[in-house]
Amino acid sequence: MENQKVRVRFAPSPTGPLHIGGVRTALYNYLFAKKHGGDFILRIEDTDSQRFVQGAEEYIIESFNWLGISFDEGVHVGGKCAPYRQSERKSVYKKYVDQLLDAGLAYIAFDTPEELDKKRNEIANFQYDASTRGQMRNSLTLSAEEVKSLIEAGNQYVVRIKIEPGKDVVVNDLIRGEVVINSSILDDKVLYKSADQLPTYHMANIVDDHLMEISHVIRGEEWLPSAPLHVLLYRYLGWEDTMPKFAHLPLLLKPEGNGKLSKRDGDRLGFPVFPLEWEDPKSGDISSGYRESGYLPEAVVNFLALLGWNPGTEQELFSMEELIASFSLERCSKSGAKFDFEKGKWFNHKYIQQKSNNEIADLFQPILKENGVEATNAKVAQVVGLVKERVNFVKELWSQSSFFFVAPQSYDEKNRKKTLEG
RNA sequence: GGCCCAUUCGUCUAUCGGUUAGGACGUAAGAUUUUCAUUCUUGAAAGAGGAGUUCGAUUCUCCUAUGGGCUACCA
Repeated sequence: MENQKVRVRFAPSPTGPLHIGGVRTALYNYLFAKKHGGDFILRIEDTDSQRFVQGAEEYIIESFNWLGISFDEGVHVGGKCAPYRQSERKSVYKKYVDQLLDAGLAYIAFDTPEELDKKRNEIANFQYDASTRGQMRNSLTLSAEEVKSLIEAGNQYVVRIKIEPGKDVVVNDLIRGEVVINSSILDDKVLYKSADQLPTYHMANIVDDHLMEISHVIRGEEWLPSAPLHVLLYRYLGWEDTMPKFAHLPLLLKPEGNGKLSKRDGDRLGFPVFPLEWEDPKSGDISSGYRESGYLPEAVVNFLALLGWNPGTEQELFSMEELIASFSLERCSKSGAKFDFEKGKWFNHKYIQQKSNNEIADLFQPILKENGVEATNAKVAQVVGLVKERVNFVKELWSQSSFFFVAPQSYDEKNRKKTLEG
């Protein structure tokens, strides 16, 4: 285990544009993998057919291309563990679900969503677990014949994990240390749904991480509560000796007020929460992206890297190579970071100064065209060199330099006088 | 409600029992600049509260408070 090759994955769900918090999680995974000469894998977790959004997967791939984060294996590049889309791996999960069923570590439940809702209304804090499963319609309370006939009659069912109560489950987290949870507070989570013949997140995640030989699971803190369930699944499946190490990253919080940064915050507060602009295929709503807002990918990466991690030195400007060299999980912080985009602007300003005039000129050309200006790159680069230190964003170059390209329509009388006298 | 995680300037953070608690963003003042911006200098700005442990706690333990997360046939 200690000498095992580092293999990490980013496993988004294609339910919409990639959230900036997800970008940071992916970045940390990437940095960790490259630091240790390991592999970085892109796996698409599309086990919820209800929430699937067209175009989301392409968006995710394009986002990482723009950011300069590359994958060694994944849906778009293939690899030895293909396929990397969970919906295409249906057949592999069923086998392990059956294994748990056969071992008596999971059971079949027929309770409909309506029946469960009713229970939840009747009983405060209802939880499907050791204390309640005896009152439900499942393979533990029904006879084998009844179960068989219910299935043959076409009744939909789910497979639930059978949690043994009263046991302490230990999760060793690389960032938080040892987290102990008593199994009595865990519920018998659904692992598999007969309706779409797909596992739920928990099952698919554990099976794939095992099959793809993932060595470290680096993910957001929102997964910490389900980590004990995951440890139990590795144990039930007999894979505990090769279980990946866990690291739960602190969350990105709203810059003001309460709560974690959400998709809605961006446009409300005037900064993007997505790497690229996104048009919702259903509503047609457009959410702004960092790329379209004029951020340089290097600035976004640098800014994000420092939100939850620090090098322990006073260096703040990092190239991707420098980040890879300095990154470590030990220096990740434990508490959530408010997303302060003011600092993001500063990073962007720094990177604009750092880039050559020619590079900035390339980015400026489309804006010039929008304003009806045709100019050679050499001339644009010359102008950029004159005014770039004044701007935070490439688009601001226009207001700073338009007079180089278009004669002013008006002028300030006072300034004219001053100039003539001076 | 239950469970889990966290808590240093407004924000991101450094500090691995003994420091004038450091840096950066933002902010204030000044210098430079015809103006603005840049740049430079300087300043203001923090250990949630309470008990312990210790010669000594920001640092270790506990309690409280606050913030966050989870609590779905979503991930």
